[in-house]
Amino acid sequence: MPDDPFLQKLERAGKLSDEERVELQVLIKGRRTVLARDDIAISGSSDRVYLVTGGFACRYKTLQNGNRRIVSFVLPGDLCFMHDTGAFGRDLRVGALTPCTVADLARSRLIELIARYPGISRAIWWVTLRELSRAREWIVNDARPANQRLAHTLCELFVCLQVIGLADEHSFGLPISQTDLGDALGVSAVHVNRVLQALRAEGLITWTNHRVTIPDVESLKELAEFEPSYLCFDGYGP
Amino acid sequence: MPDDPFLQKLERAGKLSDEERVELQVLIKGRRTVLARDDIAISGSSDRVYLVTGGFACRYKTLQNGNRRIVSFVLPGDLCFMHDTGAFGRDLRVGALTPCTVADLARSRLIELIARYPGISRAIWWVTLRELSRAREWIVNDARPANQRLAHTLCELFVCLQVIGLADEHSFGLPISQTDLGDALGVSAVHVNRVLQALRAEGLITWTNHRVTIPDVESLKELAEFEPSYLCFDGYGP
DNA sequence: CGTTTTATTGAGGGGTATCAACGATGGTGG
DNA sequence: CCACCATCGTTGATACCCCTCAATAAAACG
Repeated sequence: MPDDPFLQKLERAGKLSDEERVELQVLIKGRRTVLARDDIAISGSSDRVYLVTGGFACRYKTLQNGNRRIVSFVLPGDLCFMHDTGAFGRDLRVGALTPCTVADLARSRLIELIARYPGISRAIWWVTLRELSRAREWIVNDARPANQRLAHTLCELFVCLQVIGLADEHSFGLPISQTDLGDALGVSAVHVNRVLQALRAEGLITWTNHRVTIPDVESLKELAEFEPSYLCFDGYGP
Repeated sequence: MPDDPFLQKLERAGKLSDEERVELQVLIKGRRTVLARDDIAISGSSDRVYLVTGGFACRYKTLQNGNRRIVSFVLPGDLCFMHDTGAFGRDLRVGALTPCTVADLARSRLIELIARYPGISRAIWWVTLRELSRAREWIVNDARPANQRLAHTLCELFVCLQVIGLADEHSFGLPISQTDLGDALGVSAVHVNRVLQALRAEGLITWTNHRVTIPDVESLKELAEFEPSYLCFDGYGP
């Protein structure tokens, strides 16, 4: 069964042929482990692409004052450093928020596959455009007050985890700290804590044992102005 | 002379063949005018891609409380709605901040060109990845206080305009309002005004007649923590 | 069981928002 | 050419959101 979250996610862009699926499966054979707080990239090797197969990671940048800003989460099935040849994103790093399992791919091989297989090409385009769409939505989200912002981020995580089978109808595991959440929201950890309590007090969420429960998803979406179309789960045209 | 800002910009990704250049030039023949404050997209037509050839525009989203958040500027030579087939970015719009001239392309034709010409394919990839890199940098920027944020945005505009010949050694025309700037920074117009005055008081910038002058570019970059590598002007690998 | 990380709470301050008003500017039409 | 009107820039006062610092409790970890 090709229930790998990676292939599962890629096929949202459109069906892959059996041949394409096999090529990709061969590509992502090896696995290694990354400790929480460590960076996923092997320093100095720019010819590698990383596929996170388990755990939570993030793309982030550290500012001069020491603050860290997370610009996106990296969930199982997500690729990292896919495009970072040469000049791109030199100072944007990818770090593990929890222990992660990672498969390292040779970028050159992936590029070959993209050139040869239209299905893979389309899938990689789709992944990239989704990242772009998500990044822009995060910019929009930064214009909202912290409670909406937090609600929005939880909605996004919920939907994205559901798609790869890591969330059930009303809850999902979220094994990251409030500090991490704060860095993703652009809000201090203390304030995350307070906003979180407010959401709990209103009965919108529960947060225990690293598990978030959303009793009424619609209510939370409404508070967050959450419109999932930007996540492009409906597939990708020509 | 191929001094068109569009081709000029695309060739940052790598040389285009004469044939590719001609194909693109044919594609962007027609021009129309868009008034300031109007949207650039022709409503209802999702099969069009828009090339801004003159003026300042922006991608933006309007929140439920009426606030507008600008997620990126669109400068001469930039493409819009390149990828918005179907599900993508349904509620992200592109509006003219100043009167703009626009060329409308058929998306299907552009896709053909991408499939046929490797140079064009590489160029479009480069444009897309640059957008992604910029979007993420904007997220990072949102974590900075307003004065740094403003300085950073001015630095970005300065560099981007210089590349297309719309800025000289120390200044550039910026024909947008402080309200627009505020929506791009995620800051109120009043605060933009105050921060602007602070930057002027420190001698870091001048702002008169819709022209921004930066006496000492290095100082402003330093304040902003501006690292232009994310703009990917060094080209794009394989 | 000690040690580190994380969650929580309080107090105080700073950065920005909001509201309101006024002046400056520029385009438009009589 | 001037009067008008809309937009934009500027300023002040007030309030609120959120940050920082600090301390304690709770939990995770080896």
